[in-house]
Order: sequence, then C-alpha cells, then structure tokens
Amino acid sequence: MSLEKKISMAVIKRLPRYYRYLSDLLRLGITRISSKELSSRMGITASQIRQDLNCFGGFGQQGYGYNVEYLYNEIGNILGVNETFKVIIIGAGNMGQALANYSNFEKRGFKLTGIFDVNPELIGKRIRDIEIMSLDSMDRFIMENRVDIAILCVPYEHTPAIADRVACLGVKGLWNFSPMDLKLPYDVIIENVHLSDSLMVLGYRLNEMLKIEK
Amino acid sequence: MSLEKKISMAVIKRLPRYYRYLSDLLRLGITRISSKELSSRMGITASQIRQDLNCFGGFGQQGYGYNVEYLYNEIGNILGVNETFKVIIIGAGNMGQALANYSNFEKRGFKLTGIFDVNPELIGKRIRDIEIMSLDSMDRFIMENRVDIAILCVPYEHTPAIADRVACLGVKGLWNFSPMDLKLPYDVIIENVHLSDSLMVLGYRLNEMLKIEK
DNA sequence: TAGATTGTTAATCGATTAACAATC
DNA sequence: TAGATTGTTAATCGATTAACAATC
Repeated sequence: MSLEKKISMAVIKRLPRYYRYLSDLLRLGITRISSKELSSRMGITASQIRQDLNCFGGFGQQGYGYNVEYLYNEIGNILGVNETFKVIIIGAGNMGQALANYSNFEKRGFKLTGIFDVNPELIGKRIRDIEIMSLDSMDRFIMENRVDIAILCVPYEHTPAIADRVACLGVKGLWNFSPMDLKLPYDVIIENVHLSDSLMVLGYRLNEMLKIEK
Repeated sequence: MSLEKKISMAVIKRLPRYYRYLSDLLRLGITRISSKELSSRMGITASQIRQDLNCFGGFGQQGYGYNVEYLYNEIGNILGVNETFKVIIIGAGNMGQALANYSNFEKRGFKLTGIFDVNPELIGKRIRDIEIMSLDSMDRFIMENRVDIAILCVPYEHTPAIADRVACLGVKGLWNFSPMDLKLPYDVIIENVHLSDSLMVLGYRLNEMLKIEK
C-alpha cells in the first residue's frame, strides 16, 4: 500500500471539487461526460482532469468518456465517504454550534457523537440530539467511544493544549478553526481552516482591483 | 499601477500567514528576525520568505534581518488592514450568526453594517448591535450604504441568485460559504470557503494514514 | 573591518498542459 | 470502419530552492 506513488496535495484538494461537479451532473440527469465537457464546466483543462483521475485508476472509456454515476461513486470511495468517522466538537461557542447544526457532514460519513464546553450555561443544552457535555468528561468520552476526529472551536490560547490532549488520547484527525498553524509531534492529521486568512485575501484582492480601476 | 509585475496567488495566500507569525513575534517582544529564524518557525525555506517579501519591496537590511514591527506594519498595509470595508451578512442561520459574532474581523477593517434574512422569527433580533433585517430591504440598504463585501450564508439553491443580485447593486467582494464554485460575469472578487471540501480532505488523509499503518 | 544576512539571479523541482498512440 | 476520447508520455510553465554578490 505504502509503495504506491505519492499523490500530490494539489490533486487531493481537487477531489472534493470533482465530487461536487459530478453530484451536480447526476442531479441534472446527465449520464456520461467527456473530460472536455467537464473541463469547460469546471474551468480547468481536460488534460488536468485526465491526469488527476489517472492517479487513482482508469475510470473512463476511449471514445465514450466517463460514466457520471460510476465516476461519482469511485471518487466517493477514494474520498472515503462510505467510511464512518466518529467526530466530536470541542467548544460550543458560535462556530462550534454552527458546525454542530450543519447536518450535511453526516452525509459524508462524519458522525457527530459529542460536544464539549466549559461554560456551565451551555452544558446540558442539546444540539440535534447531542447534549453539550463538560470538558471535564471529555477524556473519558474519547477513550470509551474511540473518537476519530476532533473539531477544535476553542479560543486561540487554549487550542494547542486541547489539541495535544486529544491527540494523546488517540484522536487521529483535527479540524482546527483557530487562526494558528497547529502542528503536533504525533502522527495526527491536521486540517487548519483559516477563515480570517481567507477574508484578508479577499480584502487584498479587492484593494488591488480598486487600485487598478483608478 | 497595473504595470507592476503580477503577484502569484501562491504568494498572496501566504501573506496572512506571515502577518500572523509576525503578530506572534511582536507579542513575544521580539524586535528583529532573520529570514532563517522565521523560516524555522514557519516551516518554509528562508529563500521563499525573502522571495515573497521582495515581491512587495525590500523590507530588510543586510546583516541585520527584518525589524518585526516594521515588517508587520508593512504586510498589514499590503493586506489593507487599515482600509475599511463595509460588510453585510446575508443569511442569519447558524453560520451567518457565528460569523456575525466573530468580532475579530473588525480588527482587520471589516465593518459589519447589516445582516439580512427571510425568516420572520429572526428579523428584528440583534447581534452585536446590528439588527437582522428583512431580505426585502437589502437592495435599498446596499445602495444607500455603499456596501463593499457581502458574506453569503444562504442555502445552496439560493446562492447564485443572491450573488447576482448583490453584484448588480455594486457589491465588489463576495465571501461565499455555499459548497459551490461561485462565478459571476461581472468584475467581482469572490472567495469561496468550502468547509465540506476541507473536511473531506481530512477524511481522505486520515484513511490514507490508517491504510498505511495496516 | 569581519560577520551576518539581505536582495536577486540562476538552477531545480514539481505541476500543468500539449500531444498522440491506443482503443472503445 | 470512422470518430471520439481516453490514458500516458513528453514539453512547458511556474513556483520553489540554492547560490552568491551586495551591503549593512
């Protein structure tokens, strides 16, 4: 398994995008698509699409193109949407609650099993059938329930300590919403979501455009 | 202005990251830093740091390095944190409210001036001094208040129409939280935030790691 | 001055695009 | 079969890294 050629991050990041476009095609009732047609829809080259897909296998057929449903399912498998991950949310503030309510994640195999906070006013409250629990009970919960992923929505200053704590308890994936590049010495997969970075890039690009217009 | 060499998206996306690290250094009371030292902190090469910074000017000094406060301010200027943008949030569901409460954005010059929704139960409610208004009153509000940026937190199916509507009214930047690649025929800057894409990449990487471990 | 470190050019690496033989 | 379109190799392009003269 580990002998296979390494797939670049650039390709991996495009997979969910392919998955979305194929889902749209499926909804539109389109059963087959060529890399050329998909290319014009997605605004990337047909070459890139064929290269990307061929990292994982030959899903198409010469002279025909790709069967939409088949390709959709194959990319779904590659992304592991059929695997189930047990997820907890740490920090039930605005962002934590917003994510807890975002039921779409369940469709992709991310099963929310617990929410934790320190605020006594929040503890006991329910979000979509899940009770917000005290942070004190988290360690035990993680061990007993074999949690795969922790979504970190705690304040900036507490993030590194909490990350370390859950990683030591065996959590294998972290989805971090604090504006810091979380890194851990352990074998843990971390995805950093930097909303303020994204907004600042928007601001930069906006300024550039306005400058040029002047 | 438009004659200057084009700066690549790769560089632009790193700017907020530099800004964060410099902010940390400042907080730690560190007054000067070499590209080498910054490189080891950030986990990128010193070469890249010097190349990136030199896209915008020579901020350092041979034999000395960079003055942290000066560089922080310069990058802040490049990112336009001193410019003020008028922002509205469209859709006051979970994500909209979470973003409305995230007061950190104000620090970077993004001033929330309005929140809009269609839900009568939400209209009239206040979030941080801003009243949630009816979507019906949005067009007028945008024109009267010269809104720069709209944050789109509306359901998937309504996103393209709302985006088009605000773009026609002169909104120049869109921060889109719907899981679609929003594109518009107008001269509008769009930043797509694809939370579910990010989560699926985490899932993929997690699966890969678990496969190799077996 | 000597040492350190930048700014910048040149070399390398990796990712994207083009081309085309294979084949449905 | 003829036309279409893939899978894949080769060419190009752009981004990263290395090297080093300039200079504080």
